[in-house]
Amino acid sequence: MVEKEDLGLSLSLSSSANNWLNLTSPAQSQPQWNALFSVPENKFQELPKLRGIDVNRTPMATALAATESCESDEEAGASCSPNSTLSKDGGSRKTERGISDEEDGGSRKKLRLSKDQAAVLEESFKEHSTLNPKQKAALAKKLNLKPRQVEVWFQNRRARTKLKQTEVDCEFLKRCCENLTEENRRLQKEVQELRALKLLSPQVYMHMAPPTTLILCPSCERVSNNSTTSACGVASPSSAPNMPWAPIPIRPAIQRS
DNA sequence: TGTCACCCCGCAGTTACCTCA
DNA sequence: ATTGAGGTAACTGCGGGGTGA
Repeated sequence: MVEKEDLGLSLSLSSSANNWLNLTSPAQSQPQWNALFSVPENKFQELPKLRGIDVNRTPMATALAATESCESDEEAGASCSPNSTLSKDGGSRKTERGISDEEDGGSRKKLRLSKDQAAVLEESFKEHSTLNPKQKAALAKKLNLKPRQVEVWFQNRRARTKLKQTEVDCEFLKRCCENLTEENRRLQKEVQELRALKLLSPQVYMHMAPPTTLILCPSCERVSNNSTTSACGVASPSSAPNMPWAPIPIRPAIQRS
């Protein structure tokens, strides 16, 4: 199996909604699609034999291979994977989706993809997070898999990417919260100091500094007097490069000493 | 033009199986 | 040999978009 580090989960705090999952749109990367098939076709068709494992056949299935007649039709996507899933439409879909236990001999096959298959799938995922039917069929043929398997792999891969992104976001928000807590603590302390100062010498307000310009952080909606970082102290994932935040003039700060 | 049935697809949630410590 | 946890292939059900009647 492909190690976690190899999953290509290059997750960043990229802010663009379009790049939320750091995915490339098919249209943008179409020219590179053919690069996916740079591996000689016969290599992957022979991989299962070379490795002694055919991911499309359990030992039992292999033993029954002689009587199995649908394997060769699977490239079309549907013949060996009759869709038995009843949809909201109330009818049976004529797609490759879903192999019922009933039609699959009563046992759910759990077939591990080979390292090479996973690597090729990863490569293609980097190019396209989703596949059109043609791409799916081509990839399935290349990897000697069923189109449904390719489809499922991409679905699960998208889910893993999303989960990873959620974890990153969660970590960011956690740090943001910690920084805000610290900032709040600091400000509370400052308020106390100022109150004490006010009690001691009310006339100090006569000597106020000019207005300070603060920046409103759109992500945490807090103000900051530092224009390079958000108020929460963490580079915002959604607006760091361009910060068209409205500067907010606030009360003059007290001039100390 | 609006509506309906149908098809296809992606997603969230879940299950089942496999591997490994 | 057993077992529990983690990873992941596969399944299920739902909602949304596209299309033709």
